[in-house]
Amino acid sequence: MFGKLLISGLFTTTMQEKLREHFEKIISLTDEEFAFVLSHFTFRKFKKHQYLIQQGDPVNHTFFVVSGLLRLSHTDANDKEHILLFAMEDWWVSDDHAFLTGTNATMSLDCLEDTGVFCITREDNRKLFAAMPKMEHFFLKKSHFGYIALQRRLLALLSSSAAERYQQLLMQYPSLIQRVNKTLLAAYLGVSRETLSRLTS
Amino acid sequence: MFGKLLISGLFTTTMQEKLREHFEKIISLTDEEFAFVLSHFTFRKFKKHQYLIQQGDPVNHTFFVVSGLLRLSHTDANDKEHILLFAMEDWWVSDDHAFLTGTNATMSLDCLEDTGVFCITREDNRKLFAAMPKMEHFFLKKSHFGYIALQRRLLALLSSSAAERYQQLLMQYPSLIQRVNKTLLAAYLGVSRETLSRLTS
DNA sequence: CTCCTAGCGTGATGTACATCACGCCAAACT
DNA sequence: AGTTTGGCGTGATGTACATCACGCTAGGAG
Repeated sequence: MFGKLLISGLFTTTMQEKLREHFEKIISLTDEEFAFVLSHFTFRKFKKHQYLIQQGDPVNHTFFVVSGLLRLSHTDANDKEHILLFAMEDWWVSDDHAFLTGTNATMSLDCLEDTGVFCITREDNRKLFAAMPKMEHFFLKKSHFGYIALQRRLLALLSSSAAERYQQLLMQYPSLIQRVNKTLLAAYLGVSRETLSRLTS
Repeated sequence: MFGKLLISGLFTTTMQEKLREHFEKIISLTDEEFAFVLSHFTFRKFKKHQYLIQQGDPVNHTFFVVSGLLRLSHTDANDKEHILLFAMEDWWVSDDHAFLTGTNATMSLDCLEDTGVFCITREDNRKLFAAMPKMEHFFLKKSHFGYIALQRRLLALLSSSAAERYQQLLMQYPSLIQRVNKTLLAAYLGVSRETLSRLTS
């Protein structure tokens, strides 16, 4: 009993503080407001290899990553997997299109490491945004940054060779190279594993 | 004198109504609010081939397209041009990264047709958003849609052949094919003009 | 200890593109 | 009318990649 209290108490406190810090980078919240926000979320832990979203299924949640590493990917008709993004701490992620429109997922979201996320349902999300516009502001701001980052990536894909894109990735996310294997990096860069291997050796 | 009054009167009224309609698809505005919003913008007309943003220059405005067609593009180190997007009526466009951070443009924005835009400076934009959060909401919402669209394009670039991407483009923006020549379409699709020509013939 | 699998490198071959070069045509310019 | 220019198609050739096939190594599971 004591152990349970201690551990879960410590744990949620840390998680909550992290979440709040992330929010407060963009908006400010009173204690009451933060408690209200929190009441819309559930915290969940997922193990490496677990799926948060499966391609083809309905998408009822969007996720805020507290720790760990997720992969948002699409498997095409030829069974080739393409990685849209790696979602790390402080990322807000889902299959946005499916979540927004209520259609089925065209992407999968799964764990490359054990991962902790705050989850919110479409309905709670709607309620939260209606009650607290600044939370929607926070969310949209994040998405705006994502848009800018995505433009850069698109440009890289259009104008750079595989070797150049790899170099750019090294610069921008040096930590990624430690955390994910080269097969995944290749799927992100849009080249085959073999080609990436030849580039690096 | 009569002619001037008539023409310019008609013109701005039409433009303004268009602008307001676009806003009201996402937010609602009173007449007073709309007038206040308008006071932050200037309306400008540009001729085909004119530049609104030149790669390398500071970016002090963001633009709302009322009519016409713009191209947002990047010219790489090998003098090859890549098109990030064609901005049509109802699009909000700029070099977002440069506009947001105050750095110089890494992209150019120019007219493929005679074009009418509402312009807003960084400073007026800041003031407007501060005074009317729902305008920021409108803007960020637009950007969120843009983000979703961009994800789809990234996926197409990663997983589809040039021929497939051309077909998808035909589906999604049939009107574009009438309005822009094949050299530009090729630059958008990320293939050479010759390859695109072979695909279509 | 042995087997099995995941991760990685590497050779041989195939292919979807880019590049270069050219010619045709229609519209615009003088 | 003659010349120029922009848009487009097309052949020949080059190349950056994908694909297939294989072998090596290290860590985990029986």
